[in-house]
Amino acid sequence: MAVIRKKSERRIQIEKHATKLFELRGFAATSMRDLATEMQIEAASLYSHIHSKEEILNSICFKIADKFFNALESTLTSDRSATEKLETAIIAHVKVITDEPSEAAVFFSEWRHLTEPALSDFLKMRNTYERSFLQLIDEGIAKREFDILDGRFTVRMLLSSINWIHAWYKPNGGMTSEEIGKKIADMFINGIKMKEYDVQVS
Amino acid sequence: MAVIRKKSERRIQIEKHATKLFELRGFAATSMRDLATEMQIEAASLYSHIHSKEEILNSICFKIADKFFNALESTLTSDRSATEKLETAIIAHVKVITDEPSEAAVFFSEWRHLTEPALSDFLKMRNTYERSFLQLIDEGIAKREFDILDGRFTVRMLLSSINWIHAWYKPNGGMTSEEIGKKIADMFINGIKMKEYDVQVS
DNA sequence: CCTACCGATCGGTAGG
DNA sequence: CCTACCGATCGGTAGG
Repeated sequence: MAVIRKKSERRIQIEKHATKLFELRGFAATSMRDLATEMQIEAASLYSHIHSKEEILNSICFKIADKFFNALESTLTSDRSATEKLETAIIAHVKVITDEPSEAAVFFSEWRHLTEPALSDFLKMRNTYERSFLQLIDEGIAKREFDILDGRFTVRMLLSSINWIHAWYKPNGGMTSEEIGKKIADMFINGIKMKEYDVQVS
Repeated sequence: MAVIRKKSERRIQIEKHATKLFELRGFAATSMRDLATEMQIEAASLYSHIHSKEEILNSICFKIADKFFNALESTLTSDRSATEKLETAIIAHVKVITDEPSEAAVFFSEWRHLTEPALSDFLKMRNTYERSFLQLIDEGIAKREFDILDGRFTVRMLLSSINWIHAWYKPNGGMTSEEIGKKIADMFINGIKMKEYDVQVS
């Protein structure tokens, strides 16, 4: 699915500037001339490094999708409790967003401008990813760590609250990525965990 | 701020179709010809009823902003506990979204295509609205109903998780608006409320 | 990486 | 509400 291809330095710069513009104005409202101006070259010159405007969006979206998968993978295989695994997964997910908030903004808001077959690939990946979180939560329900009935609903709430971080997160804003992840995980897990468990522990 | 002007039947239809297209493709990627085709008239004919493409976006965004304010207003003035007020406010907020998920989608995703002075007005309103929620949460902290330190962080998590409902909510999907609102409020308030309080009640 | 340029499409207007 | 049309801008190509 992911084509391995060495990216030139210039290509990386194009994606970096495009990420900022797509975040600011959106993919459709950003023209190749806007991007070229930002890079201080002519619009036609961009096409020495890329094939189309959409190819840039493609690269950005799948690059960050890979990051999410890599972040999640290491947390799923451990043999700790569902509560601990979920906490680790949340922290890892948050870190991907706070490390690159602009990329994350494009990923979450502009993916719908992908065209086939990239669009279907993207949706398939997103689905797989969300299902991993769902399995983590269902595991917690089965082990009686979490006191909830509807795992699907819960995972939607969780991911929604996390995935909007890019909109307000400011690096050097007083909270580290780790702190934000810990805080979200605490609040969220507190909201779903068994009360008897709660009382036993405290 | 809100100009009162009686809208013609045709104007209302234009906004309805525009809402659907803006939700589906985004404001920038929707052309007036797309909209005209959808309405089975010529693009030029639209301009008998509207002045510009952006005016449509304006109407949609401020119409739903009014709905949010009206929904919140009635809950703030009561003399119940902060917990109860917050629950009522969450349910009312969710209802605005589930009543018109397409409008909500445009409101949350396309507002950035507003231009001045509408953009500043919009951001001011959104800020005021979020501050009302913050005050509700701060009140709960002051009354020792909620066990959290950072109200600003908490309100962001709350609104993020709610405001993405439009992306997955299906009318006739098994859950009523009231049930969704109750569920979110439960999970969320459970996650922030005082533990001693929790134990006392149960 | 540039100059020069393409056909298509954009939001919008004139005039009926 | 339509026909006819505007200048501007779009993504992208040819050729160097």
